[in-house]
Amino acid sequence: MSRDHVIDKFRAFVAEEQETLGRLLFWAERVVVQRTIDALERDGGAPITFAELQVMQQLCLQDMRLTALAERMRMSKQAALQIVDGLERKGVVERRPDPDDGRAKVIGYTEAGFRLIETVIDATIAIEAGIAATIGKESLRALKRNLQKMVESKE
Amino acid sequence: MSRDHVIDKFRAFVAEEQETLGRLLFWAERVVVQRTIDALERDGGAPITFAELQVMQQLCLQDMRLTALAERMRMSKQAALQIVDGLERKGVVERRPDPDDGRAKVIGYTEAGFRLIETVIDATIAIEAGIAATIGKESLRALKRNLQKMVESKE
DNA sequence: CCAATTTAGTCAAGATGATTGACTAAATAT
DNA sequence: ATATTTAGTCAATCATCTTGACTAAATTGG
Repeated sequence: MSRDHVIDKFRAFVAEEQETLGRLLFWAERVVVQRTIDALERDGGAPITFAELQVMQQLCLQDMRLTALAERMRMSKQAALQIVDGLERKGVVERRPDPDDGRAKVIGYTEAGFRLIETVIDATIAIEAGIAATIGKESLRALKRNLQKMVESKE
Repeated sequence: MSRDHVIDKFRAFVAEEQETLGRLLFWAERVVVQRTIDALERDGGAPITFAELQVMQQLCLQDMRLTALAERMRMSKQAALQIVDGLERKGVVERRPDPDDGRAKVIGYTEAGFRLIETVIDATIAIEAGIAATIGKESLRALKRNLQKMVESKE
């Protein structure tokens, strides 16, 4: 196939959005996460990074062992360790010995961290409400449902 | 508000998906981009990274100056430079002097790079077709449209 | 019960992707 | 003609994640 032909095919493909799906997903994520980080900064305190925020949101649901956290985040234990170390240095989380297993520790919020996570939760809810206002409540629900399907599909 | 109350609020919020929107967007992007990378690896040749793939897709549309590329990618010139350097080392792109401006160079595909981008384009089209088959053609169109709106909205 | 294996957490080194700051040379503006 | 802006680059650094190696506790199988 000729060079111009292939390019034309791609041009026609991205004509509507001028962006590939991958790039759109990347930027949409940045928008959502950055707004949450901004909310935390308005609140003052040590700056929280992208990765730390994701971990904080997972820990919202319950205190967790490092291994469980890594699994939920779909990353290596070592990666999760580094993020938890950072959050501990900032006084957001602490490790407590696990009464059921001498090797294990449970990661949970400090009091200061809990005040922070309240902000995160409120911001997360407000941001999704803002998006719902822009694209429609039902559209957001469909968006999340379809993203979930994309993530789960093997091929 | 009590600790349990805040957590309950968040639990109710993420009840449907068990994932925040940010996390869903992150994983959906990984799925889409990884599939494209896989297609390139099946084709053989030097491994292409995530960032390099994104740049290649931008360059699909036309040869470009570094500054224009960085703008389109919404990253610093320096970041774009490093990616282009990598692609040049792999023989995918080359810099040609810009006839209109002695300072500038135009970044474009080599012949080998052009063969690679054909694979990328075909894979990109096939992957989105696969997603359309999973969630529905109209749903995918709506998804992209809504992501675009999210990215463009200031608040 | 004890040796072998698995598991939880950790340390170290390195790849990747992005940033900011400083600089050169060419183009543009006053 | 000089001053400023712009295109590209180099260097240093930060953030995130990976793999490999290791320790100590728990579990398993003879």
